[in-house]
Amino acid sequence: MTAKGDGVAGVMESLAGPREAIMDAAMHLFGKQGYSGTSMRDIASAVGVLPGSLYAHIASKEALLVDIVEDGINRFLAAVRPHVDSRATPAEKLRAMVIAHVAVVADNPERSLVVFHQWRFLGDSNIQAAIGKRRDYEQAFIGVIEEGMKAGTFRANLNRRIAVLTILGALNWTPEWLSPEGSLSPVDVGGLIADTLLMGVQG
Amino acid sequence: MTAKGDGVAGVMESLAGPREAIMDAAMHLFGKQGYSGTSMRDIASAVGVLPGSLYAHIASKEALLVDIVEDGINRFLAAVRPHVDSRATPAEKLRAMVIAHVAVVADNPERSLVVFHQWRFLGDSNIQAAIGKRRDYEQAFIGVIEEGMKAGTFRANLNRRIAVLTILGALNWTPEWLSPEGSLSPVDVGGLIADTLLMGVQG
DNA sequence: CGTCATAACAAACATTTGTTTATTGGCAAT
DNA sequence: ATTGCCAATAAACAAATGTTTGTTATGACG
Repeated sequence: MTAKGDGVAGVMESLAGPREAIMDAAMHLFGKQGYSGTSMRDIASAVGVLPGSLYAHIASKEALLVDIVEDGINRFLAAVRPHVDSRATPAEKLRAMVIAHVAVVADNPERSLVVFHQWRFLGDSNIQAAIGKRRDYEQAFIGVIEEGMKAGTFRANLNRRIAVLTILGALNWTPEWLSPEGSLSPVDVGGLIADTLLMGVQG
Repeated sequence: MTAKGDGVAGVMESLAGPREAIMDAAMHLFGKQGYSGTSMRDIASAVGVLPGSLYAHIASKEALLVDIVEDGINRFLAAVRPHVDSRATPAEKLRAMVIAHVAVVADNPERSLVVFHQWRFLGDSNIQAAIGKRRDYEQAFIGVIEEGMKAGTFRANLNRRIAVLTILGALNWTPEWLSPEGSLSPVDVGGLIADTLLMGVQG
């Protein structure tokens, strides 16, 4: 049917190209049903095309997952990095990082679900790369925590490792409930989460 | 081979019966590879039996998931409930609930992974039941939070919903990193997480 | 000792899986 | 108008999927 004209047949995703439409469909389906719970036929019918046609644009199912996960991790790293390097106080830094993280999740919760849960299905070398970037992300938070402890603004009896895992746990769980249509803006939500994590539930 | 004597052929899980050995194998595999990423042949070979033999003990693959998820949720509810009804202060209650939750996770992180992530693959009616119990669990935490706010020991400007989602997020993420062989005991880990959530990162 | 139930095996089933092939059709450039 | 190219179709592939079948062997019980 249509060749390279303007878009893709069935659904008209209003995305740049057919490759982007496929990636977008795969992202949503991987997020909802998981990687192995999603068939190439699922993706094809979401795009509005026959299964075999996908292979004019992508190499394999796993290549699709690789692209989604790598791009997703990079978004989190890119959103947080500027605040790590800023000249703000540790508390301000942490607050900004939390808000930035929530903003990335809110931009597309399903992509975040893929990033956080489907990386297990990557091949050996890609899985190692993903784990490495993940560690970089954790390290950014650990650095700010240590900075705050040295500066004396964070509790001295804080367990760095547990604190970071608690923070990242709260953040990594947000795609499970955060909805772009919620009454609170992503920035508001991020701010409230930051409040809870910085000051705790008690005063 | 063996009929009903004492155990299961290949692996000798030292579990009560063959049905328990199957459930245990399925739990670990569902946790590691996901429900749809795990085949009945995977489960069979983990138990040390041929695929068809499983159906002498279970009705279907989904029945396996139903049992694991329901039993898992019940463990969390049972662990937390006594502390909700106790006569302690809200802060003490919350701390005890966090520790209890972590203890359940530590007892078997893979089961928790199944409970938190694989319930999506349940059939319509079972999914509804699981969501209901999940809501009960959230409600237990919301209740304690409100109690603490009324008593004045928790911050007055706390956003209940966000606070609970932050707490449960931190808790629900623990199976991702908590290891039974870690240097800290589950109670210690739970206590430190409770510290972080109650007092925050700052004093 | 023979009988019965239980659960294992071996083999097959119909579908679904990811992917490949040969062919067709439409757009842009010549 | 014709050529060339890209991407779509239709159809098929081998492998893997959940499950069912018929049969056999084991241990407990009369």
